[in-house]
Amino acid sequence: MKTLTLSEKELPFDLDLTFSCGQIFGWKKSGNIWKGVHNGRIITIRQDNRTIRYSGCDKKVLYHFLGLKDNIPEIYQSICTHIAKFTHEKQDLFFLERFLLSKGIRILRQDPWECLFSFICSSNSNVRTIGKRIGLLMENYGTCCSIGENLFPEPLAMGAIDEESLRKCLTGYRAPYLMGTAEYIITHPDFFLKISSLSYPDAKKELMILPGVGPKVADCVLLFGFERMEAVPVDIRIRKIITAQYQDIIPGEKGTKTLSYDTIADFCRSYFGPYAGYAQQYLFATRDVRQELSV
DNA sequence: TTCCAGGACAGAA
DNA sequence: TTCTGTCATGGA
Repeated sequence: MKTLTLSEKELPFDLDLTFSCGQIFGWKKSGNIWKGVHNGRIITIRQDNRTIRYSGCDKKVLYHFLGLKDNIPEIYQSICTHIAKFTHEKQDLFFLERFLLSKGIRILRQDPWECLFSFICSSNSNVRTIGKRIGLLMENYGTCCSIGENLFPEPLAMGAIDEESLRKCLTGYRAPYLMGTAEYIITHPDFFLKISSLSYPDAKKELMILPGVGPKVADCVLLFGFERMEAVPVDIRIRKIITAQYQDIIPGEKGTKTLSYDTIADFCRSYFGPYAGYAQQYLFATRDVRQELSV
């Protein structure tokens, strides 16, 4: 295995938190080693404090994938500055607590197709089931890499599967979404290049053309696959947190019965600033962490 | 057994 | 534009 030693500016970094916080699926942990697919390669990674040991890719690829160029203290400072501007108060203790529990998380830079495929599979499921579903799809339809090791199914492979077979991999009603999206990607080979070139709102609109991609999945793909840190995926957990903790300070929304998706996402962007995607991930992750810590 | 989960979608109001 | 019912299924 190759070695990468994290410098001071690359801290904090927590491999376990980063891979178990619901932003990536299909990666498995055995002992201290995480193994999974990134950009068409099987990669293994382990962390011992500041030392990252890895195989399957070069340092540049790993560094980019793990988001190690992100300066977390600066990102936190940016978020705090925006919170202070919004509230005219020194600190948001609720957010500070969440940040302290999950500050080792990095927003990964996933391959766009692998990320899109994963989040179409994610709808209305829990993290464990999503992982199982993606594992089955990889096992049955992924490109064989070596004995017992498969990559993600390519769009061409997905397009060739009949719906009934696809449904057997726990995809349920998502099967036609996967097939339709694969078909679109096959017939529009420059699709991801186009997404990269568009502004956040236009990229989101374009992604939502795809079957099985609504506002939530589009935001996940933009955040985890296209480095759009202003993307704020609003799932049931984020909705509950924002409603319980922040609804009263959202202009015009005090007492509103149900906050719309855009109201929540737009609030997060104006409250947390350009790194709202990171802030969202700190909020999303901490419930599980707190349970593990029995807090 | 019931409820919940990193939702999308079509049709109705 | 917003609301509602439906889809499918493993896990708690």
